[in-house]
Amino acid sequence: MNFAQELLQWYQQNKRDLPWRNTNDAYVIWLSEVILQQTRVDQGMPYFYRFLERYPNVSSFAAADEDEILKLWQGLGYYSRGRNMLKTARLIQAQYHGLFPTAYSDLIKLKGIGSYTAAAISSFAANEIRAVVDGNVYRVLARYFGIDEPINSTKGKKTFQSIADDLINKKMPGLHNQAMMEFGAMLCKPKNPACGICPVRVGCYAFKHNAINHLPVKLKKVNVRERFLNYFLITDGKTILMNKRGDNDIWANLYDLPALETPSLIPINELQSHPKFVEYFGNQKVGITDLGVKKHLLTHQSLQVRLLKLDILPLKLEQKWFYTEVENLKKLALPKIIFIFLKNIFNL
DNA sequence: TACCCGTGGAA
DNA sequence: TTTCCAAGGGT
Repeated sequence: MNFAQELLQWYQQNKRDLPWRNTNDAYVIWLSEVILQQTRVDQGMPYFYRFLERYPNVSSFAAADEDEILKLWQGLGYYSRGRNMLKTARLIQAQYHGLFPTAYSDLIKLKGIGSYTAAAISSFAANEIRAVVDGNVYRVLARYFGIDEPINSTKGKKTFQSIADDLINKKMPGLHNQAMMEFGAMLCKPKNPACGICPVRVGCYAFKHNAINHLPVKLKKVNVRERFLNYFLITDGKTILMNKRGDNDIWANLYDLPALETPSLIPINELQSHPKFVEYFGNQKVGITDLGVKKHLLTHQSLQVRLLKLDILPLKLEQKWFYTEVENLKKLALPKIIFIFLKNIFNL
């Protein structure tokens, strides 16, 4: 047996029973694939069930509003996935009469569906011959064939896609794709791969040359920006002042608290003389309780988030600020760090 | 093209 | 504590 045949056999004997593998419904597959983008199966699984129960088909998804989708997406991260899914669901409802397309050429045009997801849906739902290349496939191919081109360079991506295209099983493209990914996820893992029980280690370049830890090659890490956010908790216990975030920063269109960002973590008395603080609160005597600083890490940013309880109302509100019932908080999509703060305060 | 977008598990 | 990175895509 050749490489691909070995992996297919391994897959059929060792695959996990995952819920999105028991269907040909392109909508259900789309749901699972987008949820799983850059997300571990264990983390995405509960969201998959929640979304499928709430929106059993693309028509019901298309009928939702953005706040609903984002709320259900809360805690999963990369929130543009949820917003793009809504755009795509509405387009499918309008232009495809609610019938989810399965052709790669149609799928690739949709928001939130790139080359990986289009290949996954078309091969799983319709057995179209399209090779998926995700993080697992990059790793498996780089190690087995000894390819040291960076997986995040344009040239590297082309190379790996080309190899994956050559390998695909034209009679069982869907199964083949599943096998490649499952093999990477379960056996040819990033760290401590199970080479001892690997069915293809004899032909594996990395195993033979002791290069498991050097492949795949990835170009430079992102530099992480440090940010300091001072959040203002302004509440009487029944109502609270909230902020709706814009779409040009992290947590687009989610809700948080009124905030003042500073270049560094400054003392609270300095914060009180900040021009913006004065603009909001004027010369009022402001009682401030420091509820603490928490660190919150994102892929590209390291946030230090300070929560300050103010015992006074602002004289001026930014456009995106609004008062709402504390009871209404459970309907708003909140960034994880804000959710933790408010959960501890209000027992949400 | 380079950079942006969350969260959490594992080592 | 730090680092990596996970069924990637948009701009």
